[in-house]
Amino acid sequence: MEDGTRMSASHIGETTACEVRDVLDRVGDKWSLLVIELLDHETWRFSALLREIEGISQRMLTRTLRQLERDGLLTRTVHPVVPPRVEYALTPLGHTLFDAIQPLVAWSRGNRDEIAGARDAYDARAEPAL
Amino acid sequence: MEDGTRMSASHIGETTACEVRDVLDRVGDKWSLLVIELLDHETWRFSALLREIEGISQRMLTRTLRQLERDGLLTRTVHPVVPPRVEYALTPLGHTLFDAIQPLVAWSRGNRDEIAGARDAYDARAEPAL
DNA sequence: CGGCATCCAGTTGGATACTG
DNA sequence: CAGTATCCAACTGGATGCCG
Repeated sequence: MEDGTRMSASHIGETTACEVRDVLDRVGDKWSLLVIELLDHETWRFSALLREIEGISQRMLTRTLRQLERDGLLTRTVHPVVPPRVEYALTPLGHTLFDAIQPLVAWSRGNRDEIAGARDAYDARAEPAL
Repeated sequence: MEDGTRMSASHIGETTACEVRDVLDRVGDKWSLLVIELLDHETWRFSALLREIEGISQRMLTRTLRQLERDGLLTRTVHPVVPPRVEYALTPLGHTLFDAIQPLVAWSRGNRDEIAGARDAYDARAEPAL
């Protein structure tokens, strides 16, 4: 996407949202932010993450970690011992991403009730017959 | 984060990420942020949005607008004229959401190259035979 | 003009079984 | 322990056609 020959439109839309697309595709998925949050405090082993993040499957934890590693957001360190020991830690880049998300987290927390209320009101209007 | 409920590693994960889940599910999809960005400046008609957002289908524009409306992020105003005229505008809540996303947008813009580099390096390591 | 209904392809993610 | 491989269900989103 760095060749960016898209540039068409005389207008906005391309400016902001397209640039966040990559980040949103990563952070917007089901587990990434959860992993990033845990790793922001300390390093974690695979099995510890698996136990801590309730509901995640081995497969999804692996995939999530791989993608975050690929984007340079965390490091994967394999200790050649028996049994194997693999530790995951956020990179500096990963930490700054976590910081950059905090406003959105705060917004979510602060407006959760208002959103829930809006949804209820909308649904009440939409399906009065049900 | 001024809330500061900094608990130890027992059951974090529920604290932060779960609260953003709703917002991420909305904003993290393919078109919502694009719509929010356009509406942040002015009101738009349906057909204008359809023309402006290149690649979006009628179906997805409708669905995106409906969900944002349901969450109280935008208003839908139908003008009873012929031909029909429907206008969409951000609510104050919608504007604050757009503001809350800006740090993430800035982060994306500022670190795009680093991420792209990390990906290239990772891929080069992973598939040297291809 | 501003939708909605239907159909369909691609992707996401869960369950399970197996491995170095 | 830390994965990989396979299969499969659910959801997302695009294309098309119809309608008030």
